[in-house]
Amino acid sequence: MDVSELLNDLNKPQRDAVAAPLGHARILAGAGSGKTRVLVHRIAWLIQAEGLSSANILAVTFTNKAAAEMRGRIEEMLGYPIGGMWVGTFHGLAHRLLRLHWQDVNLPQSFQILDSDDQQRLLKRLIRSLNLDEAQWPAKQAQWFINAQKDEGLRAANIQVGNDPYSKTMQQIYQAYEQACERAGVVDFGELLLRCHELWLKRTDILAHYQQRFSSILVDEFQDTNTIQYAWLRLLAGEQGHLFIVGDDDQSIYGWRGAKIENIQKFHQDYPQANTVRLEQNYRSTGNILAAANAVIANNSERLGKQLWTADDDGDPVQIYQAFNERDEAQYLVQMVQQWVNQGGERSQCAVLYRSNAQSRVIEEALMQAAMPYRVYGGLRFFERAEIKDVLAYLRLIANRRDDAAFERVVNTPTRGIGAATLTQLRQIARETDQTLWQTATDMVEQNSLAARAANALSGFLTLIDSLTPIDDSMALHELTQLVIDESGLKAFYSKDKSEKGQGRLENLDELINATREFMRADTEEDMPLLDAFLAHAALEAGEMQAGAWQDCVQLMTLHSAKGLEFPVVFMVGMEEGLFPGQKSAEDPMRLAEERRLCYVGMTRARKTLYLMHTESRYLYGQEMHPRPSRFLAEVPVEHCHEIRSRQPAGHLSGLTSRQQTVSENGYHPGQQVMHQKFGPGVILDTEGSGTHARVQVNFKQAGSKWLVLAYANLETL
DNA sequence: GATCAACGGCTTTTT
DNA sequence: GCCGTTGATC
Repeated sequence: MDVSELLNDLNKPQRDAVAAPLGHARILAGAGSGKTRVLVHRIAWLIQAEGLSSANILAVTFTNKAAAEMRGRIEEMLGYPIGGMWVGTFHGLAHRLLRLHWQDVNLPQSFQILDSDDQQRLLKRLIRSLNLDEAQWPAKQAQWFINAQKDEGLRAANIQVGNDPYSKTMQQIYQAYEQACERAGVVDFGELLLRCHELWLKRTDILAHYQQRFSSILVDEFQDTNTIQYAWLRLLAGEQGHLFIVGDDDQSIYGWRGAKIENIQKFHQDYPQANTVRLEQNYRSTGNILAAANAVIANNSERLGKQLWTADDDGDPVQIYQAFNERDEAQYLVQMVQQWVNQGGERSQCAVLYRSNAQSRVIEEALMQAAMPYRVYGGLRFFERAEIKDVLAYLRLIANRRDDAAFERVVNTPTRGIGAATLTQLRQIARETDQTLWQTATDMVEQNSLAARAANALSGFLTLIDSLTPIDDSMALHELTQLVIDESGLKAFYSKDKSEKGQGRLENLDELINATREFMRADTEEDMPLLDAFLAHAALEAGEMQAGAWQDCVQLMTLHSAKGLEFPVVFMVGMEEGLFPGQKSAEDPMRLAEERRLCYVGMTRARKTLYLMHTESRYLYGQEMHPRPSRFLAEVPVEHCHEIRSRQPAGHLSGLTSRQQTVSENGYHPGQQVMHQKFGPGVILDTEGSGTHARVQVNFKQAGSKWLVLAYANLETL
């Protein structure tokens, strides 16, 4: 094969990166500069030009989605499956290593993974059992503390507390948490990496084995690595391995969860011989959008420095829209999407990006009002739903009786007469004897140390779990799941709830059975019990599992979740001081810089048209604010933008007018003649509610009777 | 054990 | 202003 083909359709810097000599390399890849392409080509290059075996390569990403995409594109390029290559997330790869070496890291073979919610529940119980005031020591804060320590590679014993009562207590909680996890044989996300790192430090023979095997390590989104992840990489690379890291310091937006933007500079110090290649040609956005984004990010100091450019046309100027209030903002956005659609565009090519999830509501209302399909990204994922986690907890307990978190979750779910008093006693004895809840419960039942009723209930639960546990692997996973759902009483429990919510839960349970039926163990997990593999999958890939047909929908998401995506039309809403950047971020230069990078990420998502929107008035947390336009707007050079102010059609959109309407009981009464722009003349039949939710029922001559939300209807009185 | 009122919190998210 | 959690009550 002629390897030069691999370089044919690449630009000069891309070629330099792909064909870099074997050794360390640092690729600074601007937004839309073909980053994934370079990674994929580099891997092909390593195999075809450098003669590496795919088994010598390890590629790390942050999300499962990115890992799956990379694997797919490599296989497509090479034309054959790359079984021996390790491609995965940091957590996925660490998990794989721990499964292989469970004995060396002191874990039960069936160890389970605690997700964020499990972790928080466990901490809550521990804080209670330590007799600490829950109001003063919220589980959430302890969780944050512990995860931050683990991200730094620190165990409870390694923390310098000094005389500070805060860290002292936190350390105490951390310590109790470590013990609880140990006893239950569970690990949290941070633990996967930490434990793996410790394994390598302790067992140099094991480390040497992997160092020898993975001579080439490629890392995506390197600017998002935290301390332990970088340490993990350096350890694995050792003296001989080659690190090929790709990142963009301007797109580092996860500092608040431990990502160390400075790792990208540190890399340069740690590996001074590494080549640095800058990918600055952008293949995504028009000239105006790029110039605007460049100008904004230029206000950050301490950048490694990149100047994106495009061979593309200038395109339209960036549209800056000043609205009266958030409803006007939403309405204008809807109009612009409509315009795009009328010109032959698709709704799914339009994305609405906001700083915080709470902002989606007003937009959703406006979209609904216009009967425009949309999809909101983010929110609860499938495997994180309560009813799903209930079933998973049963399965976890079946797989591993030591799993206290799972025990706690389902021992009385659905209620089976095991009361708070029994549980308190159970927990206390378990703590005193340093045993698992399961073991303690078994002992208590055997020793008859409980009142008859409680003993019956508890023993019923223990028998239930035992009876659900398959004796051999003749039972399919979905049959087991079905059995658990039926026999546990969860099905009956949720069936009682006739509300829409309850019905949805039942459907989710069916969906879970489907998921188990379709679940395929990865080749690498062949020697792992199917149930364990499935549970790990559920924890590590909580999954979007977005049901629903793939309609042509407007895409709504936070700026954070837009990273890595691109859309022809992008609306960035709520560009106001106090919101974006947020109040707290504005006061701290480091955080402000991160907000600015977030702005840069948002702007560079747009291919053709970018709308930056802000309002003069906005309801936030039940209060009306009059925010200043975001400083980021002022950083967009005038020559690249076009400002639009909301015209004031019939005065119905301004905050002032809608308040007047509210005060005067909306000003409508049955029998009144009104005129609607689309539906024509009609007569008011009824009115309902007040304020922004006020609605009127109108009988239109042509369109018949309709309920309309006053705030949107734009009715004229006749 | 279920139901309801009072209370507090409130960027951003993956694994 | 909304939502989830908690505590009191029947």
